[in-house]
Amino acid sequence: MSPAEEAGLALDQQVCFKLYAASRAVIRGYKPMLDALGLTYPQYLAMMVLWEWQASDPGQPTVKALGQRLMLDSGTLTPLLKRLEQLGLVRRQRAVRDEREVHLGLTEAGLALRGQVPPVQQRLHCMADVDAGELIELRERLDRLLHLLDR
Amino acid sequence: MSPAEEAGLALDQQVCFKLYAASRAVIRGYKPMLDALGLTYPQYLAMMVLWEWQASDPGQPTVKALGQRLMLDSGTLTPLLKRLEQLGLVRRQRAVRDEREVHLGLTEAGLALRGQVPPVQQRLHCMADVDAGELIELRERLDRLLHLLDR
DNA sequence: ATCAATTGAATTGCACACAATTTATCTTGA
DNA sequence: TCAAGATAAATTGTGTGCAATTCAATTGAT
Repeated sequence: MSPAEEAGLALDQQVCFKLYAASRAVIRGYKPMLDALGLTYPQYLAMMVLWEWQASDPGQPTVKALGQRLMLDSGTLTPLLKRLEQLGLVRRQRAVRDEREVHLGLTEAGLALRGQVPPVQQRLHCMADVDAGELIELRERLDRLLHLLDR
Repeated sequence: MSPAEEAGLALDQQVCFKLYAASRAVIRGYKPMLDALGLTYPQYLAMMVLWEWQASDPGQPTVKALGQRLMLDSGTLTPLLKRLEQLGLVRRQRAVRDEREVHLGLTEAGLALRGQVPPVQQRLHCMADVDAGELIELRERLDRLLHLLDR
């Protein structure tokens, strides 16, 4: 490595570490709200997708579809979804047409939980302090990075 | 929640999810290099701190100091450091002066491993494709977000 | 039609993260 | 000085992430 690189942490390392640290910090920030809902952050993300799906798409998503959305595989999702099922929020059922697939649906309680999610201002308190333009910029930069990394 | 927010995922949710997804994507990107080194990403971060410490600071960092640097607690670090010790890369020793502290040092192999880390271009291949200015911008935005979240 | 290849979930095993508790040690103040 | 509080690691328990494997169901090429 060049001496210039090795003087300290190189730029890529700094960005990667800060990404990792910021991701965990955000999840910590959501914790109080999520505790009130009785969900973990990944479980909350799964519920978000199911709430959205309910509203827009016809039919129910499969584990695979959810996995593509969240970029998580069945090794992570299967136990997570079983916990949501245990909580009485989600229904998992094998498709009749193709018995390899498992379709995901919301129970009454799962649907009702959506109403318990507080408005943005109370979700990640400090996010409200961040300028909206700044957030949009950050989102776009993350998008470009994600796009590059997915190859 | 307002209808405008609920039309889709609100901005904060998008940013938080993308942060979470990008962090995991970056770690995936590092995987081939880390497999060659025989390290996981968090283990690599710990080694980076120890390599840097060696070069700049006098004395050895404690588990606490490492934890503050990486924003990780002993519940995560103790088993991770024991694995690095098993690999023969790190030495853990109770301080004589204060027996509550555990000081961390590098073994010969631990020091030598630094030479095995490939240059930036081969670390996260696609990072080289990203404009340096873009990376600096991203780092600064993550810094500001981290600063806001740490309160 | 059939069998090899593919696919979707589930399972297994390992390594984080982190809250909560425990243990040992140190510090401090009456 | 010595008991109360603070501190540093370790431990315990739960829930991810993800690679690798397994298993059942489906598809496709001959």
